[in-house]
Amino acid sequence: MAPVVGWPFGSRPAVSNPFVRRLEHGAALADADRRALSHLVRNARTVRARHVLAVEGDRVPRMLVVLAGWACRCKTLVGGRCQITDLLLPGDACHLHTGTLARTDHAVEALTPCTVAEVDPAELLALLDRSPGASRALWWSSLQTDSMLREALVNNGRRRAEVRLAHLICEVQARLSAVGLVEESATGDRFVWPLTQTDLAEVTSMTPVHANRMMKTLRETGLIVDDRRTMRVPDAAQLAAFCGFRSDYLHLTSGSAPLAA
Amino acid sequence: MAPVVGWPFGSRPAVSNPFVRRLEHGAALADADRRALSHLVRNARTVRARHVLAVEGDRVPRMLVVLAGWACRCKTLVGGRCQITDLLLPGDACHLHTGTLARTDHAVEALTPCTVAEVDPAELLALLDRSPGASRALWWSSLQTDSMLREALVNNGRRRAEVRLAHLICEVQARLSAVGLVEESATGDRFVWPLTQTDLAEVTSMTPVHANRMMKTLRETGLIVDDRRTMRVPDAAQLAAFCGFRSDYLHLTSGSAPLAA
DNA sequence: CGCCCGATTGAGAGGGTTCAAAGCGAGTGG
DNA sequence: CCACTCGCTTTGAACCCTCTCAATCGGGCG
Repeated sequence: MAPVVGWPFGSRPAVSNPFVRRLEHGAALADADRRALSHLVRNARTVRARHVLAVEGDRVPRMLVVLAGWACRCKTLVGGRCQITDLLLPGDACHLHTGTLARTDHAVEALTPCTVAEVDPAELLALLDRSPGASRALWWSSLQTDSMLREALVNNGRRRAEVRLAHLICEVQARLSAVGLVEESATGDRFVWPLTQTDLAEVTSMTPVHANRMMKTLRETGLIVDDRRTMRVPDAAQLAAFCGFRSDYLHLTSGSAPLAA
Repeated sequence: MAPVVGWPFGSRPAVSNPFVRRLEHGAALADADRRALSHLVRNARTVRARHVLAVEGDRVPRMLVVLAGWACRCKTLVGGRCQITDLLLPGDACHLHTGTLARTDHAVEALTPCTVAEVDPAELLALLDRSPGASRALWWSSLQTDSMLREALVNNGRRRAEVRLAHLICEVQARLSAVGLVEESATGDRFVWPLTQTDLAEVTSMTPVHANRMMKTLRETGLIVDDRRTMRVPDAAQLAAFCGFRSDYLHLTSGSAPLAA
């Protein structure tokens, strides 16, 4: 089995828990909150790429947290066509709402080998009860998801294919950066890019063929430098300008993720 | 000023509060919950069509509940293009999360004359604290919004313009029906349809011109019968079949009985 | 009656899709 | 160590859905 996609550039940085690190953006956490949130996801397992973590129409599964690797939520139409509604990057959670809805309206699938944790509902509720900080942080997480969905709607609906791809790349970079998974160097910012061009097409509402061509043109403009595994953005500001990306909608605290103090 | 858009067919039905009525679909409410929720939105005001209720980038306003009329959330791009991310129909709420985020990432605008209530944040928090039923209901509301956004992403991204419009009509009918605003008769189901074709285009990610043409073809197939004010769906099942609409994602209880967990 | 906004229609251009085939890299088995 | 296979990438060519630009129509309102 291929190794879990994480940090391919030299030694792994000391990100003990991307879940907690991400939530730092959402609310001021006390040490006790951090410990509790970290404890929440202690039982992680590893799944293969393309593993289906939740099936559309199933009973709502437990809250799921991706600790390493990329996953996605997607909906499938009768024609077999598929739309990825959101990417789940390290630190992201889904189904925060165990118990409220009867059934999921979307599937959850691993795009790469993933380390995921499932959270016991009772334990989650207890934490929400006990810790206002953790509670606010999880609320924030849910609102961020909402906000990203809205931006995706604008992006896929109102921008040209080329620009759409650029915007997606900007978003992924900002989100990975928030959990310390972007390497900054003199030649630009570098991060993992495990998406298949079919995946890419399913995220951005286009055809795999067209995704391919548009990535090619992006590559030719020099705005991105990618191989099958990694993405390098020589000039993030320029790429952002090209696609009108403004990170506000991610509601991340400005700058990089605050480190545990 | 034109009258508030509500129920144009004869006498107004006894829907005291569409907000409460909608939330009945989300959680089993005790009488006390109903009274409390109803009390929450007691201070309603009326705004004109096109009134901007919240500006993108503003401080997050109070929780807003639409009691009558149609509103929307929308995002505007630099080019002036605009995308409506969700419609707010009678009973719908937005900004449930006062206080969690610093700024909104989208605007809220009245599409018709509207009756809206703003909720005092302190009062909202107190209610959430006090009433598990109301709390669950508002959670549900937020999850329903999420689910509708995902479906919109699929709809706008993966279906053809004609079908997209049909799907939107099905969704609106289901949502209006949930708050008792659809009139069923021998000639089909009838409900208000105040959307401009520009609005329609901004919801479905297409051009006003194209929205016009595609509505025309829908009309010609006989699947819908509309004038400038109202929409009639002669055969809801047929329209649903045409566009692959399944109401599951709205998470409405089939009848009026709330789902028991 | 004239104005204005929205609906409607026409014609032409182009972005994106579809269908199809070839290239390429990695893992597998002989 | 190499042929084989499989999945993903890349490229070509034709088609068509949707957009753009414009003009006309129509109804409500002052």
